[in-house]
Amino acid sequence: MLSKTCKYGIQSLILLASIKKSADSQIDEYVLGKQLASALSIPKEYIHKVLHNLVNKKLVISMKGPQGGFRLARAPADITLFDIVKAIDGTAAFETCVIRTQKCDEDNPCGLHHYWRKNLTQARTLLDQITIDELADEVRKGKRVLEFCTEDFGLKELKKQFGIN
Amino acid sequence: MLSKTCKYGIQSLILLASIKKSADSQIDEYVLGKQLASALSIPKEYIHKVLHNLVNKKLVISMKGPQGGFRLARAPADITLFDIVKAIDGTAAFETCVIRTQKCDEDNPCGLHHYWRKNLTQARTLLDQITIDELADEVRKGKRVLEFCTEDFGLKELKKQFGIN
DNA sequence: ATAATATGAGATTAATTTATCTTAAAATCA
DNA sequence: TGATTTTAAGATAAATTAATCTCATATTAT
Repeated sequence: MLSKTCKYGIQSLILLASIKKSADSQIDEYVLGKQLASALSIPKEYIHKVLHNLVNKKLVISMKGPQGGFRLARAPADITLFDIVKAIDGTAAFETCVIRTQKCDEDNPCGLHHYWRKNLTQARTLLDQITIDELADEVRKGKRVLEFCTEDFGLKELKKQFGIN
Repeated sequence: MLSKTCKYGIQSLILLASIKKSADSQIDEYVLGKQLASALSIPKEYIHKVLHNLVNKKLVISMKGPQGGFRLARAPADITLFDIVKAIDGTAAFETCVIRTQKCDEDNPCGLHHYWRKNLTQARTLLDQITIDELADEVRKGKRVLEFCTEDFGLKELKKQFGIN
């Protein structure tokens, strides 16, 4: 349903949120793209591209040079999963019926348009309700939200560096 | 959520079902791959590949030579959309959480596993309940189920040839 | 048998998505 | 200012998916 690129974006923002010192601070430390990449097992060059896109979409702020890197542009509680999806994949997947390759015309819908729309709406609503702060919270609790990023691999190091826990 | 290939497969079987003379006849006429392709606006060579796959999966029967072509292997009421999905795409998409690129471990699930699983199960259940007969019925009623295949384009011709209506 | 009609199968090409590489530009710090 | 660090940008490559092409094989009909 979502592209790999989009999942990379989501995981990156959750990780950024989970190593934030305080939930609402605006002046937060920047995290290196290469650190995010290594902790999440995402190709370094690729995560740069994804994050850069999110910078343009105003979800992330970047800073060049020493002490530079990436940080969230808004409070984690104010960024929903669907915000990220919109920025990366767009909404087409949430407007297309299962048996069609293109959007249904509401006036001339496909045979299971009404069923499927319910499903799509539900998915969309869920993604629009979950904030990355909630997921970051689960990461902090030690839950394995980010598939390849565990306490033992990458996360502990990052937390230490940023003085978390 | 489904590959284009899979949607092609679904649309082909719905069209096959909608030009069946009787719902339960076993000895039905074969329809040419090229007719299906043209009516559905699917590349001819490609639909062949898709249908051939469905022949191997026992959902379709093919016959070479004059009077040959493709026909359903079972009654349309006995083929669900999920049967086709299983045959073409497999079930991976219905077992993978939104924020993950790989299957969640039930013992160590991601932060929104339980929500998302509900959604996936619902989608799967729906696809497993809808038979291609139901959708073929809508086609017969003149509804535009098959996105590019309308009465004016392809369908009328096919119906005529097979003595439907 | 032979010719014509269809699918079968495998190789090839094209398009899209994902990943990598290289160089440029900006920021920091000495 | 100059060296270093880090993202920006664009080109290139690899992988995956979708589409095309060619020839083989099976079936029917004459």
